[in-house]
Amino acid sequence: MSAGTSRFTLAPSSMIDALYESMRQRIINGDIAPGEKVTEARVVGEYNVARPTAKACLERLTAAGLLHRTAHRTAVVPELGVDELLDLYFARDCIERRAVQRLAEQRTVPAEARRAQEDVERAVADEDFPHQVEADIAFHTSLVDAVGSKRLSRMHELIMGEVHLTMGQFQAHRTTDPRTVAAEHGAILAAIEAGDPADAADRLSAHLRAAQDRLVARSARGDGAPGGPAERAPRVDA
Amino acid sequence: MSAGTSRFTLAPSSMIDALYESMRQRIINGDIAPGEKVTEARVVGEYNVARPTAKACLERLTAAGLLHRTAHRTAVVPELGVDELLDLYFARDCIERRAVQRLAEQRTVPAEARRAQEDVERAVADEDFPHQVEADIAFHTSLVDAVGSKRLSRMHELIMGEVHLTMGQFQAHRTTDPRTVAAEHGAILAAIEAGDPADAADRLSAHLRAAQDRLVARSARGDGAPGGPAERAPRVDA
DNA sequence: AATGCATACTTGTCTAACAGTTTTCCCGGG
DNA sequence: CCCGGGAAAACTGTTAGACAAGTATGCATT
Repeated sequence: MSAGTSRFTLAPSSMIDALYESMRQRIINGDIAPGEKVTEARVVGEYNVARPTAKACLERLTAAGLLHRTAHRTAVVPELGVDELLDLYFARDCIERRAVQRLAEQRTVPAEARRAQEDVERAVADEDFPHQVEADIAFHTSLVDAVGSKRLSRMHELIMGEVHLTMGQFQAHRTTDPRTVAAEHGAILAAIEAGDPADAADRLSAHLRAAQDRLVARSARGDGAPGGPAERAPRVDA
Repeated sequence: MSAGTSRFTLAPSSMIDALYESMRQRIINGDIAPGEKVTEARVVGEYNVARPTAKACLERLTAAGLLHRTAHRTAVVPELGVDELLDLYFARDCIERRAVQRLAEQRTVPAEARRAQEDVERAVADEDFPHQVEADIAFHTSLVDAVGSKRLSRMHELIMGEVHLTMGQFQAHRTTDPRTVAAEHGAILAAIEAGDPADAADRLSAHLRAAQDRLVARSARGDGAPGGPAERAPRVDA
């Protein structure tokens, strides 16, 4: 949410917030698989909340891109195809590229990003994959937030839900060399510190491009989400 | 089966959609003034709907930036200060600049933009200011939509509500020379058609910059939002 | 004058219910 | 055997009323 000015994060105060957070975790962790249907009644049954509450929760998840839903139809966890993935990373690059550019102009390296990068390296050393994903997201988010633009952060947040989703799906298949990621992060921070906007932007784009290519390759291998439009997965939800 | 993008827009099907649209119009037209409180009970009374419906409507308006709200407090129409305005246009430039850049790379001039520009010119000739604002928004939106990126369009939509708000507030004070706007639009389209991404991007940025400066100047004149806690001088940043 | 308390207003959530739409599935016909 | 029609089930959209909890405001007190 709006991490605005307060330095401390506390537990969600609202019931809907709590619901949203819990459901969000379950979706991005793959606990609720892509293609699986999520009815309002199901949420009501699982959490002992009223239907309007569940409805509001699903609406938020839909707004965050973590669920797809059309009128009168059941919400489903999206399976992102290759084209969707390219679109997602195009939008992501648009925001983050501008962010690091601006940071390099001001030569401000956010302390939060430094911390997040250390977290990434620690997670890599521990081979703690969930934590690594979490720290990676935190790194990129901190870069955008450091710009200080509420709107830029909001737009970024709008997208990172889906990014997290793809990485969560990716998490099970740890085919990446994590040290590469950490090194690229370091290079981006160095370029910002050097005050070279163009270099920082290009390094960030390259970093995102690499991540995108990994995801596309995995998808093309027929591993995760089906790319074809008319491909109906024989998925039976339990 | 071809559930692609429908070519025709029809009236909102859902009650909440209708409510949202109506309230949206009233806010951006200044019918509901900045700083004015909008309680759920008020919406219930004005439209004869149930409170949850009104609540959902206010939540959507809040998500679109057309209302500000914190927990347990009444929603209010935001009065955008100078710093908010700069932030808004920074984010807007980020999106639209990338959009026209991409369009120029592909040398695709969207027919919708052409139509919108003609609409602008017609509105200018008729001195129909509401229509002019509407057409201007449509022009910029069509540029972004023409890229074909769902996420880029969504991010843009997230911001244009507030942009519309500022223009709506601006609408009453018609101090702009509208022909300039139309000319700048034409130049952008020409650059796209010429296939010059850098030129198109720069022309768009200049166009937005001009609009931003007009709004800042008006706000500095003490015309617009006076409620700002720290009245700051129009700080120009590239 | 500043502080603390009580009241009114507003929001957050719940229960129950009905209407409309989509999906499912069974059944009859080709 | 496969296909189309139609009834039933499931799900969502919306409403009504109610209670609890939080915030803001005004009054009384120190």
